Amino acid sequence: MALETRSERTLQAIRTIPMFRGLSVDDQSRLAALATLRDYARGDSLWRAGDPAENLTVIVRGRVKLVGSSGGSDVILELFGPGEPVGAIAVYNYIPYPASAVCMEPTTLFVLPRRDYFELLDRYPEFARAIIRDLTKLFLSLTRKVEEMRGQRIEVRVAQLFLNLAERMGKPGKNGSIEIPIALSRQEVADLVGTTVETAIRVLSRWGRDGVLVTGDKRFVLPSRDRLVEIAEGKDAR
Amino acid sequence: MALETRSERTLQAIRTIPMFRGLSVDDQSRLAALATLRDYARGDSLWRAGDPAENLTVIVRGRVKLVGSSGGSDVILELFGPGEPVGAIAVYNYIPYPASAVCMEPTTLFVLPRRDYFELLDRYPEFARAIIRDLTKLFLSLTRKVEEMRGQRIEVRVAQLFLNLAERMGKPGKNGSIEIPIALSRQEVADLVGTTVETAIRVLSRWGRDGVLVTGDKRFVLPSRDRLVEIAEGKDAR
DNA sequence: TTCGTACCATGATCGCCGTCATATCCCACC
DNA sequence: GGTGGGATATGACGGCGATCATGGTACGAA
Repeated sequence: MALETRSERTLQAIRTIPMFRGLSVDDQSRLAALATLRDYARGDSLWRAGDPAENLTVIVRGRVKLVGSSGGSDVILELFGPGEPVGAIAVYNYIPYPASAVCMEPTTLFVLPRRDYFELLDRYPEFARAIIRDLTKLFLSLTRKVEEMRGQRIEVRVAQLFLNLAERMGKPGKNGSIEIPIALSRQEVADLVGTTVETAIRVLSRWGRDGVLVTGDKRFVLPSRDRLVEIAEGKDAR
Repeated sequence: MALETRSERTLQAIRTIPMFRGLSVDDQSRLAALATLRDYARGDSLWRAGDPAENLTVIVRGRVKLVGSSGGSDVILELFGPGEPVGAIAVYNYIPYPASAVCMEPTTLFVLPRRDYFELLDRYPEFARAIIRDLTKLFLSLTRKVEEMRGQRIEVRVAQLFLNLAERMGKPGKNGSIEIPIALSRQEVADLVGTTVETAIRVLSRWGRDGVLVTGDKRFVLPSRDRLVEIAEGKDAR
């Protein structure tokens, strides 16, 4: 494991990415020769809104947030994890990135130049399908986000956020609890639901005291999913 | 509620739709034989959230709103006009419609069964490109909507809404004013920015008195775009 | 150690806007 | 003419959450 040439490591990364599963072994090798891996640290910017989209980027390791900005303050549009393409729409249409992308953890990216990406699309129609499916998921999640943003007390929105996270990356913990292994600062929670740090802190502090959602080390623990569901549905008989 | 007509009228409709421009005359005729036109009245539902997506639908005449619902109240996700496909993502992936679609005016739709749609996609790669481009536009507008929803005083959001509308469908009026020829009730304005009727009414009433934005018969008149821009940027030194 | 910085926490204040109530206008319909 | 429903308009009231301020904790750098 210690000594690897660059493209061998790339090849291994390719095998871990679902959207490349359908490729022949030959094509996987060829792809490895064309693409590169890049490592980023927490807080690094992959790109900023307005930059030209010259590469297809897929996450091999780590997490990336897509950040839009509206007059000074930020909104997190979506979170991406390993195996997911980031900013594929912009590359596909060769338009400037509509939002910035920032690493939330040490991250490794698979990077493929635009022209090679299109060649791949031509050779593998099902590959194109996989891309479209990812875009669809993204689109649906944005749709839901708009619906949730609507009015709703912000405590409800935070509850929806964590239910969503629990579903996407939750693992069973002790005594029937759910572990959400992701490092999210209060600020990031605020940006995800569209509120301020202070308000996010107030909600999470109270939940911590009440045992609804406990903040751990680089993770959250959800003792009872049902309590959150109640809050999310507004049946909060305060 | 839906009247179907025969293929001559259909053929004429096809010629008016930009995404079919690239088709050969032959294929246009064949398409006309496969598709149908349907007429709807104001308030008719094209489909409801959860319905299966069995047809590609493109607007020939009229306007359609895409409505998501979050716990009782509605949010308008997007407005569509002539030449634009509605719900294309759902058809493409054959997933249930994520939101309802409702006519805002008397509307004529071009309707093509799913299987014929895919056949078309296979024959015309550039046609697929056109579809993707439309989806991208939609995606970008949703992105912006999420950013706008963020906090922002609602007067600012209404201003952004009408600037957006002015850009998309504004026509020059008298004395350098801009006309926005669309019939939007106060309720619909409220659903578009995510607020209540009363608040929307208060904003529009005040703007009417101040001459910022005047409500006319089935249209809005914007005497000075700059005044709106000032409000939208929060530089409202009231 | 002492800074500096980032993050978390909590209180006080205030204004926007959601909610409820009422009134007017207009148009369809009987 | 009367009636009823929908859209528009306006006022009163109260709460949620933004804003400002202050302080505590952890951690790395000088």
